[in-house]
Amino acid sequence: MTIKEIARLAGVSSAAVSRYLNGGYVSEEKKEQIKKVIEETGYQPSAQARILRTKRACLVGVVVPKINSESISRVTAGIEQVLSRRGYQMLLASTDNQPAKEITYLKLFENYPVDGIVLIATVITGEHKKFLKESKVPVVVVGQYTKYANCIYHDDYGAGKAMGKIAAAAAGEKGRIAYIGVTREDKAVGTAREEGFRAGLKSLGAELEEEYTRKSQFTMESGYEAALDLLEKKKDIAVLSCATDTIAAGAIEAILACSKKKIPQEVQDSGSRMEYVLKGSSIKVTGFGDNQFLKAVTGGIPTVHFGYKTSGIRGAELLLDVIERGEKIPIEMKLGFQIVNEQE
Amino acid sequence: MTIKEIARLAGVSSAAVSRYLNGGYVSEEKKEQIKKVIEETGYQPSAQARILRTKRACLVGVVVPKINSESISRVTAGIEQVLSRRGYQMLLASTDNQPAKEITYLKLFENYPVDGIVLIATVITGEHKKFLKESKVPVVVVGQYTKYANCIYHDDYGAGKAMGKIAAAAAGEKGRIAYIGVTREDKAVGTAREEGFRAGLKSLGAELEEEYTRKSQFTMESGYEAALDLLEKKKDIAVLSCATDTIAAGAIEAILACSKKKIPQEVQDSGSRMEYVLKGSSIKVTGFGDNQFLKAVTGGIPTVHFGYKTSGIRGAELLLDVIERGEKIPIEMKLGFQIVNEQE
DNA sequence: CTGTTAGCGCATTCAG
DNA sequence: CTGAATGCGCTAACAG
Repeated sequence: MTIKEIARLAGVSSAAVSRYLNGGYVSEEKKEQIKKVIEETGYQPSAQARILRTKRACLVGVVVPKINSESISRVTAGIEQVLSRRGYQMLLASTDNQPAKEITYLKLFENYPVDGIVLIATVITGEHKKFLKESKVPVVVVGQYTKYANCIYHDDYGAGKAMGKIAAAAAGEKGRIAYIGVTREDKAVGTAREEGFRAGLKSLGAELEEEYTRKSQFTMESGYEAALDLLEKKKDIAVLSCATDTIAAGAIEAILACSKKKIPQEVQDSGSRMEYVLKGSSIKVTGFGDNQFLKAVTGGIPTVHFGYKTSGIRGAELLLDVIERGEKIPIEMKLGFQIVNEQE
Repeated sequence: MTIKEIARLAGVSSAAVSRYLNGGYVSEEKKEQIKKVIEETGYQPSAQARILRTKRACLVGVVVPKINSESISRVTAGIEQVLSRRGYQMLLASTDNQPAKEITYLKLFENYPVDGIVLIATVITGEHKKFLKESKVPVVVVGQYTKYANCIYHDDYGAGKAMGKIAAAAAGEKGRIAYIGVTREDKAVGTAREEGFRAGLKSLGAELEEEYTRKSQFTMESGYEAALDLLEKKKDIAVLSCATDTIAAGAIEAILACSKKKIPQEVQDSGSRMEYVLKGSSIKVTGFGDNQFLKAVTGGIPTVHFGYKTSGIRGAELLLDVIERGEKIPIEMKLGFQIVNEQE
């Protein structure tokens, strides 16, 4: 079913149908005829062809590292909120944490095409920079700093520092501080959080020793492995800080597993939340991201609330400003954070 | 940058470039020239225009009710796995649990267009049926039974029945059985699981009383509310079964909250896992979906493992069979389940 | 207000 | 093997 056939059936020109569809000048009687035919045939115009002509899809593509993540879903919720208010739709592409796939999907979106792209970034490689510089469609980067595109990122260093202080205070003389981080190629989650964390410790005279650190993937399973290894080798850990709440969940699982194995498990109440007890001395687990699921079932570990939804909202607004108003001035936006579930 | 410009720069016709790109006859020397120009310019053909011509995008659209869900991400992981193996890419559209938005995105995909659509379904309305009947592109429905499209669904009734038996056995004489379900408009999660659950109870001589049931949304927050209401009104609950693990997480949160409020909280170890203790009598929480996150931090509640990844795999295979081989015979596929974390 | 016309960028005839 | 010509379905001038 094409616009031509509709035109023929309605006894008008295809241009008239097009105008009818797009709100141009059409006389009442022709409107009637066209309407009738369209209803009868169930005709739907080809977005395809329209976009080819108009270069405007009212569509934004979002590239995300993974689908099953609270933080990412909060960002996309923010994006979706402003997009739908302004008549755009959102398409998602998930890369399963493979930076190479990010490029593939960025290119797909570029010439599919969509009007703009939001990249929820992890690692920014040379390929990424190249794309950002040359992209035909506007891109905004969320979650990482970059000078090659409009970007919105979080104060990961500051959050790390604040968490470092909490860890140092909590550890006191009770035991050592351990840290499970992620690849330093991820500047925000890998580098900034850890550097900040170390700075925070230092400011209170504490320190992170290398044997008390591990690297993890962005999964619970990987966090579990890392924590298990740590717990087996180091028996004097008082605080186990993790670079994400997901990793922290894995760490909690490991602590539960250890205590089950080695001594009767006791998961005991300590005021408002649980602490995971191992070898008679409790280990405090901390995270980043303020995962609500984790909070619900554990009562909440000390963690950092970033304005993920806000970054989605701001990101989409920035993007639409470029798309619709051709805004040219590059913008970098840094969002703050809040410590939550800090205990005594 | 268009194919024409490339042709001009390389001193050949646009047809030659097209053939070069798509593996047709081109002499070696022309190949060289074209290759050179394309590399220099960084030319990328417009997927847009190509699809308009060929009607083939090598793209599959997946409509999902929400992004932040373990079960859904497992389905999409399965889909992605077979798609990428067969040279397709996947685009996602999330509807935030609004069936109306499903229709919008289905139509978007239909005439964007993609080669096929996977609908991870919740509620199948009249609009849905209409779309399925009339869609220009093949659709497979995952997660719900329908006669209007190829579908892959799970044995929700059987799973519910099995869980009903577990609940009845666990409750014994200790207390009553409560159930938090979802809208019955969702035939699989709402109707089938609950009906099955009741059947399971009945088979062991137990029963679910109406005052011991609640309806919840598909969120933790809603599960929390429902459970709280239940716990406040009914003091003799021994087993609290929930239609999803997410709701169960909310229920656990509610139990923690209650115990905190009313009596000193004790979250105590009972063999391999925790039970949430309220008013001196423990309440066993059960779910559906085998959420790994929940398992990690709680040790695991009795729940049902559905083959979500498998349904994604099968769904994608079915879809590609239709797309590539024009497979016409309608298929309905029912997948089994496994009870996990059943205790003693 | 309306129809005719000319492309959007590409792939595919069909002569050469 | 190659290029000129045609049209995918639609919209944007343009001349009525």
